[in-house]
Amino acid sequence: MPTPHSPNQNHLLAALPAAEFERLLPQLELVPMPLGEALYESGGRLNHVYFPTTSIVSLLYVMEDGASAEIAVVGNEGVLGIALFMGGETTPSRAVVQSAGFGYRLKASALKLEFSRGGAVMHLLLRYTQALITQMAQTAVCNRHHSVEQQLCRWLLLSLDRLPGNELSMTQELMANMLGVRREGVTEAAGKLQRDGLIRYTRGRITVLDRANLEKSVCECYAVVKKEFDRLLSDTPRAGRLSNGA
Amino acid sequence: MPTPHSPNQNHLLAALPAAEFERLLPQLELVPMPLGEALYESGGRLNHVYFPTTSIVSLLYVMEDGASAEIAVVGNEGVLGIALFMGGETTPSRAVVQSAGFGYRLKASALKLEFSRGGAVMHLLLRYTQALITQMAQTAVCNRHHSVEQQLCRWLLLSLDRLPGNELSMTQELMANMLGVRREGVTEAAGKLQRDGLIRYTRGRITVLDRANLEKSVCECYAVVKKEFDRLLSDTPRAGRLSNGA
DNA sequence: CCTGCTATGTTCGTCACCGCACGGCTTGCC
DNA sequence: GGCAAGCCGTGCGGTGACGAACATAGCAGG
Repeated sequence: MPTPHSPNQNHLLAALPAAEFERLLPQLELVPMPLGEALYESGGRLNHVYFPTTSIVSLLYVMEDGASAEIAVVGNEGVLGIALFMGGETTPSRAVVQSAGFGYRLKASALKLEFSRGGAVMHLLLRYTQALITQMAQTAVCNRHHSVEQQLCRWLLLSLDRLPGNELSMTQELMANMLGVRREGVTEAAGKLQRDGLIRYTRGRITVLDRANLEKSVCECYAVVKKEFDRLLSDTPRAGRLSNGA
Repeated sequence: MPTPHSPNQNHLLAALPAAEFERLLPQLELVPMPLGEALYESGGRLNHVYFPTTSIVSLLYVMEDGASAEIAVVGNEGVLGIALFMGGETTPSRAVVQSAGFGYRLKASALKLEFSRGGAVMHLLLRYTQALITQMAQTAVCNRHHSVEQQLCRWLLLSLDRLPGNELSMTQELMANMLGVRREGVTEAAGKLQRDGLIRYTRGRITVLDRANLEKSVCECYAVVKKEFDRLLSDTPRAGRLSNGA
């Protein structure tokens, strides 16, 4: 079946009141988001904000020596380019497509105009930003205290929540870059999860077989973030919360 | 000399245009902020926002097993309680006074009213929030990739930037809690810095002797955060940037 | 079928940090 | 002066992750 694209696939857009949604609709532009594309570079100009629908994007920071670490992940629950309405215009991190798909984009000027009206769009974007802050904070905590295996579980679940189905297309090498660990570390952790029957994977495709037990293996960080997203973004006019949840 | 307290000691307040400042001034309440006081608990209600002047406050997350990690540090350059104007009302982290001093507080309702006017206060608070986001993101990266010694340097410099003088009152035990590492790890790192003549310390008092070389020992994370704070908060009407800078 | 490439699996030595235990030192208090 | 408490130094063994090197396995194209 060919998925019919719709801005409503993005939960933020879907949560807008009808009036605001109608106003933005003609300005939304459907764009493909291929694997590896960099929507923003560190310190670079932001010309659009992006509302992913079927793709996932990682915010990651690349250090001087080339090592990297993921700061947060954004999918159909959110938006990329918060620096535009926060007033900073840019950020020191990159935004890289981690799972290919589509999204809608909006010109920076159009977003700023709508944000400045101070209505539902502004409040929704600010609440989303707070949820994103929680995700970043929890990433910091998780990086400090938890094992590679726990972090891999967290990452898998966060990604899965933002995609349809129970499969994702991703090599261990890329996952290692996201998590900021060695590729071998991912191999070992993923191997263990596979032996325990929680996931199955082959050359760049990962299938989650037993989500319930995956949620038992993950550290508390996942639940904290998920709960906060639900809390901040559930009571919204036209639509619902994060899907695929437990 | 008895320091005369003034709201202008807080850079955010100092950066407000005269009209907004005058409007808030009568509602600002000077409060002492003793060491260890929790301004907010995780998930708790926020009745005020706090503008530190001579104190430093840590945002930290405490895990189920009691382990903790600092997410960000807020001093006279910022404000505590961003969840109020972001719309979430609360956050999953705690705010604990890390260095005793004073600050001004403002009733939640007063802040929200002023924020909703959409003027300079709103824009300033949003830009500050973006700077805070950068600090959190960089903390995540630093936790992933850098040594205890580097992180200690970062922490010392961040704290020093937010205090007058070159001294801070802090035991190694507390620093370990902030950084989310063992106390012994701090002992070792601090011992090395002392042997190298960068700092001197005795039972809960740390003096920075050679700031220039301390900045050479720190990882890139410090500079990234500092630069971003300066960029986002320097072009302000009535006053300046982070002090004590390099 | 062979070749080359990419993804995954495995091993080995090293190191930073952990958890624990204990010992010494300063400071303040009785 | 003597004592207790808090702060700091140090020395174990254990371990999780690192860095590097190398071995296999699926896949694509000629």
